[in-house]
Amino acid sequence: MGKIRNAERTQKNILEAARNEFFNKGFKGARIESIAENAGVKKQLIYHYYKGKKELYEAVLANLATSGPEWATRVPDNPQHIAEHRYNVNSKERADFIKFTAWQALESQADQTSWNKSGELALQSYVAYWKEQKDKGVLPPDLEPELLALAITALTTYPIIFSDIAKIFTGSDESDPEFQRRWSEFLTNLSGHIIKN
Amino acid sequence: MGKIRNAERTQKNILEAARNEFFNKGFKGARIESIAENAGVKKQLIYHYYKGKKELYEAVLANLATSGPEWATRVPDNPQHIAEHRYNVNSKERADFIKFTAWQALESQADQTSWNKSGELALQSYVAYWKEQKDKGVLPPDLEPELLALAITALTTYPIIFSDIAKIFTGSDESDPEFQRRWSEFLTNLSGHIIKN
DNA sequence: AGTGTAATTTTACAAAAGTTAAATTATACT
DNA sequence: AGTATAATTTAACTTTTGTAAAATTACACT
Repeated sequence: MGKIRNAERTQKNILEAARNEFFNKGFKGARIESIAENAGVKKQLIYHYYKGKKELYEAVLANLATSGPEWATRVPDNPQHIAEHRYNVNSKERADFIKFTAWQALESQADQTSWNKSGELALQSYVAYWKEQKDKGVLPPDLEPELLALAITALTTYPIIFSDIAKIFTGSDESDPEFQRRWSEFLTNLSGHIIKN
Repeated sequence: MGKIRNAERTQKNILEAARNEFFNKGFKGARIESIAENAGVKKQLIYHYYKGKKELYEAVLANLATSGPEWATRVPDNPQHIAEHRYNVNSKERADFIKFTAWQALESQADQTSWNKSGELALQSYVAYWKEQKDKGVLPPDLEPELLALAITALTTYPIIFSDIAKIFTGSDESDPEFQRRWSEFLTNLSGHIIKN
C-alpha cells in the first residue's frame, strides 16, 4: 500500500503532536518517539523537518505565537468577568497551555535557562489595566494593582495546574463543568467584596 | 589519603542531596549522578543503601514526613496571619517544598500515576477550619469555605512556583524580603476586605 | 595480628533516547 | 518515459542514565 505523501499535512501533524507532548510532559519529559507516533510518522522523519528536539520545541512556541488562540498571548481586559472570560473559551486547550507555563516555570528554574519572554508584554499590559482601575477609584487604595494582577492570575490558573489539590478541597474535578461554575462564581463573589462600582 | 568512613553521615548526605535534587528537578529530571556528586560519593554507592531511584525517592518522602518541618505536613490554622505564618519560617526550604508539590502535580498528570496522599489529610483539616469560620459568621455567606481554602492555597504558593511571573508583575524577586513583605501585606489587606471581625 | 563485615570504589553493562546517514519511494516537471 | 527533488523508511550510532557485580579498603572485634 503506497502511502500518499503530503509534506504540509505531515508537518502540521508533527507540530500538533509536539505541542501536545510538550504541553503535557514538559521539554525533558517529552519523547521524540512519542511525538512521532502521535503524528503517525517515524521519529527519524522529524529530523528532516527540524534540527532536533530543541528546534522542534521552539517551532511549537513560534507557531503558538502566530497561529495560536488569542488567550495564549493576550490577557483579558474585561473587569467583572475575569473568571468567566477565562473559562469560556476552549477549556481543554487552554488548560493544556496553562500547564505548559507551569512546566516552563519549573524546568527553567531547574536548569537556569531563562524562559521565553513572549508572554511578558501581555502580562504587563494586564498590570496597566489594573493601574487604570485604581486611578479611577474602582480599587481600594490598600491594594497595589501589580499585586492584584498577580493574585488574579494565581486564582485563575492554580486549579488547572493543581487539579488534584483542587479535587481534594472541593471534591470535584477541575474539568467538571460543575466545578468551573462554582469556581467562577466564587471569583465573581470575591471580586464583589473588593471592587466597588 | 584514606577517607574516614561514616555510614550514618553518608546516608544523611545522600538523603539530603536527593531531597534537593528531587525538589528542584522532579522525579524524572533528577539525576542519580548529580545526587551522588552533591553527596560527595560515587553514584554506585547509592545502590548500596537504596534499591534504586524510586526507592530513594520514597525514602525522601518518608523522611520528610517524620523528621521534616511541620509546615510540610500540617497547614496553619491561624486566621489573620495566614500570609505571615507561611512566610515566616524557613523561607528557602519551604519554597523548595512548594516547588516539589508542583513537580508532583505535573508529573503525576503526565504519566497517570496518582500521587502520594500524605498531604491530603492536612488539606482537609484546613477546609474544616474555614467551615468553622463560616459557621461563626466570620465569612460572608456567598463564599464557600472549600473554595476559600483553595484560593488561599493558590495565593500563598503561586508566587513561589512562578517566581518569574511574579517578577514580571511586581519587578522584584519572590525571594526578595521586600517582595515577601509586600505580598504578605497585600494578602492581609485582601482578607481585610472579606473577613469581618 | 587475624578475620569477618560493612563501606566504598572500579569495572562493566543494559536500556532508553536523541541523532545521523544512507537507502528507498513517491511526485512533479520536462 | 525519464529525471531531479523531496518525502519517507531502514539501519546504525552516540550519549545519557540507571543498575549490577566484582574488587578493594577501612573498621570492629577477638
